[in-house]
Amino acid sequence: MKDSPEDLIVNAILDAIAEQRLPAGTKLGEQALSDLFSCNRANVRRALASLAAQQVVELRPNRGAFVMTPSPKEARDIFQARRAIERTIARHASGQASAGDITFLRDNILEEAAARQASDKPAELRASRQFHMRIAKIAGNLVLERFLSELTMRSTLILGLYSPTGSSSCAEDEHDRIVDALEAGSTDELVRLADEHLRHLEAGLNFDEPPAAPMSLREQLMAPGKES
Amino acid sequence: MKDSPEDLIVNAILDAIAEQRLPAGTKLGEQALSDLFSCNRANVRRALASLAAQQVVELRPNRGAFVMTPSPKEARDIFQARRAIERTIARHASGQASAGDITFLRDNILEEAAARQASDKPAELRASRQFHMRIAKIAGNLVLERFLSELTMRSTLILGLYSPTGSSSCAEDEHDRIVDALEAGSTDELVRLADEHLRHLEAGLNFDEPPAAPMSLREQLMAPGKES
DNA sequence: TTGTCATTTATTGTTAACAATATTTGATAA
DNA sequence: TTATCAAATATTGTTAACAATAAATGACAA
Repeated sequence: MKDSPEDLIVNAILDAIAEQRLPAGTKLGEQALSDLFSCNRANVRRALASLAAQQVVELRPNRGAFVMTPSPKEARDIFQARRAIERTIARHASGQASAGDITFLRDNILEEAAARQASDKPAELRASRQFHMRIAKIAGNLVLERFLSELTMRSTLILGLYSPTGSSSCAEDEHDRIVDALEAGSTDELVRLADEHLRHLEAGLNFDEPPAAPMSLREQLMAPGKES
Repeated sequence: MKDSPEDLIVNAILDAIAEQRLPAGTKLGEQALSDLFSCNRANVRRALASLAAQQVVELRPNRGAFVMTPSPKEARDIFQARRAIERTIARHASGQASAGDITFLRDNILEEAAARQASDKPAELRASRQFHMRIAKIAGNLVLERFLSELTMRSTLILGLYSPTGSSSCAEDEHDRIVDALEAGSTDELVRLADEHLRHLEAGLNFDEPPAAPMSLREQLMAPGKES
């Protein structure tokens, strides 16, 4: 049941992106990764190819792999697609939630609120993502679940780039009302809430500012505006 | 502007699957591919990793890569997801088609009919796929376009497995009416037609028969029930 | 024949070395 | 300083050899 080194790398990078520890544009050097996971470069290469196929990593020939930097146009497409998919998921999840699902979701809301109080952004993002993914699981369609997984990942990158305030995460009372509708089995209401929720998230974006500076390990470590 | 060997391999395999020249379960040996494309195995490996990330190829550790064989449950999920996405695409494409788009689609319908007359299954499948993908392009969302591309690919595999008659492809008059609605800009009608169209396709599947025998080059070449 | 097992063969997985290409560094000149 | 360019360094891309694993073959016994 143990994972291949390739899966290990893929999941580690996906997790890091989902929690905004890896910002858009970060270079993913092959040596660095093979050192970190103590495996050979061939495995790293395959992992990066997988991530590139999921549009989470950009592969520039002879330059290396970088965490994808979504353009404003891509951001629009991603949120549009996400609304379509989460609406469908909502429709299929409605009335299908078990008691365990509901308690999980309610606990998750508390967990996210606590993380926000503690200013623990990674934990907050992780909780928020889990919320959406759990509902996808309730809907019971593995294809939609995988699509949503990719889209939430890329949404996180977008929020990191274009969300000026820390307004990145979801409004909690919206999550609350979604669970209410889910539990009550009021399908139309649930779909409406899901759509609205994502529109609010998208409305918080600001594409006027430049897409923020690119990233490299060096730049992150050096104090801004100072040379050695 | 030339493609890397990896992209070449990926596209060749995707095309072959889309035209049902590569049936589900076919083994994709590394040596065979590296010989065919005259490149080293490392490139083949990366290509297969990409295809696996797109769920078009199954990677069995120490056994090799095989064209994915969708289960009945996966088939249901795929068509459900496809309906959700094509409905969304229809809604966004409605009224957005240029004159060139319309002529392309009408020509495409003729092309598909001609291929069907000539019993040229690959050409028929290619045309049918182009039809759906062109409408996706009109909708203008690259994410939805990519999702649909993956789903049409997997749909073709499903049709190859579970479509008893040659009823695999789409009814042509349905395509006709879709173009009419698209041109007229009658959004609700278009969405309804798209949904119906996919339901008809799915209704033609038969999951009672066994998923058909697996495949290997040997079995394909030997006459059934004969040994050397 | 038919089934089982050891041997052989083929295929996948891993590693290291080398080549090709960017990037950085430092020197030189304006 | 600032710009330009060449050398040095680091990184990606490619290849081949080897190890580990699975599949195929064939011998042997029932």
